[in-house]
Amino acid sequence: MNKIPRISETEWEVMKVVWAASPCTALDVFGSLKTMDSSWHLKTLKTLLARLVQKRALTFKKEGRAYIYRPAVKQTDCVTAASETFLEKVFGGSLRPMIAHFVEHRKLSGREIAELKRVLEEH
Amino acid sequence: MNKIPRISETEWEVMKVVWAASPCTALDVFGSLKTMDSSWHLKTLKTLLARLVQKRALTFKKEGRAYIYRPAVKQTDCVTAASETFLEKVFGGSLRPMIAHFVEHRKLSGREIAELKRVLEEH
DNA sequence: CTATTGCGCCTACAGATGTAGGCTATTCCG
DNA sequence: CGGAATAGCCTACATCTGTAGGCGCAATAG
Repeated sequence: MNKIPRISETEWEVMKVVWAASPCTALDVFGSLKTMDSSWHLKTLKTLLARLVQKRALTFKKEGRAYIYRPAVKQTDCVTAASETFLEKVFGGSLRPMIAHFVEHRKLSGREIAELKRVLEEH
Repeated sequence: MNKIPRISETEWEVMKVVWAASPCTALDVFGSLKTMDSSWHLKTLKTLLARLVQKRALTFKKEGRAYIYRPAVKQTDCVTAASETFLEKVFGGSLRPMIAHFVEHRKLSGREIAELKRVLEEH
């Protein structure tokens, strides 16, 4: 039914903004992106928006001259899809090795460890 | 110094086999891949091996007619690189939301939860 | 009403990726 | 020794990605 399209690296940047600010125009998105990374070029963003509409990750509504964009897929679903893909690719699909890796390679403070344990507990 | 090349989805499959079975020939790798997924075509694998050599993820030594391949980059380093990229792309670089997501979306058994907590403790 | 500005649409183009086929040299079977 | 099998090398080609430029229409400024 609700197939999640493949969203590329750069497209994720765009999607994150739209998820956070929807409904929004190309210019709105551009503003957000630009403040995070001034090297963004409006033309590039327009292309990405168009591609995201094509792959049905976004919808739009013509509002006078401009388009108002909205996500067509939920962020949670995309996060889940991307996570599964990553987990499968790098860790053969097993969660434990992944957690172990992150814990080991990102020298966490005791504070963070505690916080993560709390997350586990809360589940 | 030790720059990690960008390894694609399919290339990861190949690298995992080489990491596990190195040193090995194209046919060795092919055997492993084929048992996991019979749709692999030898020609495709050869292309991927060549590309991995080109991007300096693998090295080889001519042994008579065939090549003996070995990893040129450590699996740990590639895992770390891929993980950072993923974490940055999907979770804005923060570990906690990621763990939270995985815990929430992969209905873990109490057993697994306990195991993960142990991983955290062991750190 | 006319000229400018801005919008989305279409086009471009190089590099990465997935998936292979063809070619030439070398090796092994008989 | 001669032909078949095999190895890697080069080529192919459709997509996807990243990064834009140009065009024509529409809205807005004067």
